[in-house]
Amino acid sequence: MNTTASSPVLLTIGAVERETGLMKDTLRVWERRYGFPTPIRDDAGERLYSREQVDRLRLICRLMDQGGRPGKLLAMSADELDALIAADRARRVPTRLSGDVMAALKAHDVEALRRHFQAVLLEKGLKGLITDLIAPLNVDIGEAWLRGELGVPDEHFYTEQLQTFLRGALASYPRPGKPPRVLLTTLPEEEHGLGLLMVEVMLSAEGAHCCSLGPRMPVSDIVRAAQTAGADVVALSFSAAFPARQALDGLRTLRATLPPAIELWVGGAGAPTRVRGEPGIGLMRDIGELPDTVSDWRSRH
Amino acid sequence: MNTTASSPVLLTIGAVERETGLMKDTLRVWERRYGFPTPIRDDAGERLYSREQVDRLRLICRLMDQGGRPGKLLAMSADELDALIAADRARRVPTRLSGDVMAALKAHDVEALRRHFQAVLLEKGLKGLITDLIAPLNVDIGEAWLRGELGVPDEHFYTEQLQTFLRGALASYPRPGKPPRVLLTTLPEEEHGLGLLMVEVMLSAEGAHCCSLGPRMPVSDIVRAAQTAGADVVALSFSAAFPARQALDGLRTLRATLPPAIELWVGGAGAPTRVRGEPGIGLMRDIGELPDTVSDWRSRH
DNA sequence: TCCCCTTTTTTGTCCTGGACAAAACAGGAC
DNA sequence: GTCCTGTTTTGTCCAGGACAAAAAAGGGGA
Repeated sequence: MNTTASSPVLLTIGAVERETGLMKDTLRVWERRYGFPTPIRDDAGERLYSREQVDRLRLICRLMDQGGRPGKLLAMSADELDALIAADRARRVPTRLSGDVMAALKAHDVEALRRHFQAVLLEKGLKGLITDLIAPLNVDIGEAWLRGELGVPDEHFYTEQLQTFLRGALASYPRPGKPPRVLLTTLPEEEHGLGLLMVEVMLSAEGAHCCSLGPRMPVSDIVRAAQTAGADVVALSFSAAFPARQALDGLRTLRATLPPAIELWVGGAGAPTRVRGEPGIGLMRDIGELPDTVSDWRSRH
Repeated sequence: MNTTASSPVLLTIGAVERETGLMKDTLRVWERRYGFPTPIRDDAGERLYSREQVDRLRLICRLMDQGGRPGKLLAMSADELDALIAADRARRVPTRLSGDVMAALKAHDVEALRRHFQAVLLEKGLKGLITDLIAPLNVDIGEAWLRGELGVPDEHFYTEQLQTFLRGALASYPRPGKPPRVLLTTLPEEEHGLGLLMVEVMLSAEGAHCCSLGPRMPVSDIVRAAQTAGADVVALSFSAAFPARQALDGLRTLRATLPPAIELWVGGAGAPTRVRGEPGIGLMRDIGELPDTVSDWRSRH
């Protein structure tokens, strides 16, 4: 189960904001409009939310991520919500995660996971490891998480181990690489750095010169860093949760500010598909397209 | 300069919250009480903050981190603030950062930084690298950042490169290690993962079995993960910015929930010194104490 | 049928000004 | 020095109204 048990049984509105990611104003306006959640009050009249309600809020957030609308979801009874979650679970394809990986994740078995990566690495090489194992695995893990089969710690554990493995590979690469020089980062709203790391590994495997700034970089800083580092390309990664509108705005601002000679490459599940037409922005739907994009760049220069 | 230029010139209160970390309520109450900041309003009466004011807010936050109080700082003129910052800059020891490292950071020179790490690694070994170079370097970089000598991209770049180097070392370590089995993580409010990584490297160098969950882990999940992973020790890291009160509360809750047989080790600049007396919590003031702590544990088991 | 544009509905964020809890400070007693 | 206690400062919460932005629904064309 996923419920965050124990700890203080009653949470203040600030604590709920931190736990669920819903802003305080939103929680209050939901209570006013839809009659849920209905926290009790302490002596001073301040809201105190019960575990059950917070858990239910979490369910609602999960369903909203998949397109559900607050107006409907908040009017539902707990039973109806459970039914929806169950239906959603059934609708999804059963996990493709091999039993091995799943077991290793749940048991937090460092060694087993590492052996698995290593085996695939030896068989398919670094690029094959990423395109054939890691990328689909990430999708599977995301779905298993939505189904509630994996918990917070399992997912964090996976992220850590994968990061160590990929950075280990990166550290053993000969540097400096050949052109193009690529600057990697994400916009400030995007804190997921794993996609970026995968891109860095792919590019390094292509022999490109990579300079990663990690996630969460303001647009103006990206521009300055690209200039001081003498980058040929700026590569941005967007995870699925990224709001499309902000992505588009951020990209246009960046494109307008960045010297035209520097290319802008964009990828990830949350990359806005509309940029396809925009001049000077290259969109990658799949991380497997990276090698072609690099050789294309090289043939042009 | 450190100012985040370009981008929209006027920011909404939400944007300022994201940029400065000050809550919306706080910004409004400061305006009411101290008369600063004084945003202009748009047609709808919503606050719009200018770049200058946001920059000044950032200065104020910086001085508050060092013990300044809002009541004084917000009453000051821009000139007085600048004078304070300048005085503070002068009071600090001039940077001990060797010119090499500083130049490599500013130029985003991947190769130079890596060579530097590698040289120290060969000379002093992994543990020496961390205690003699990385730990003091982190302090220096933090101070250079406060003085405004390093920008956001420089610091991110350093973090990325260091992470790749350390994880590279980690990946090449023989596993599984010997006892104790250590579970590493941070509390949910702490998002800095670098200290944790340094600890993981030190422990691995001692031959211990490490299982890192990365940063931001809820207390209840820590407890469950420690049990399923069969951990002997849970190690937590706190960066300097961590609010002491929350740290103490979180630690006590965790200690109360965790089985008594599992030890709790705590370290980092933000680790609350008061836990010294608490039973079942081990405090490390310096990362160099780790090897001794491990051999102490081993002699007891 | 698909795509693009406009209108309506829904939903999230912002506003004011008052209140009060928690943290920081200051002053004393041991 | 360390502990306690009262005072000031400071951050967070409240209510209920307002409105901007996003999403859905409706309405032509191609």
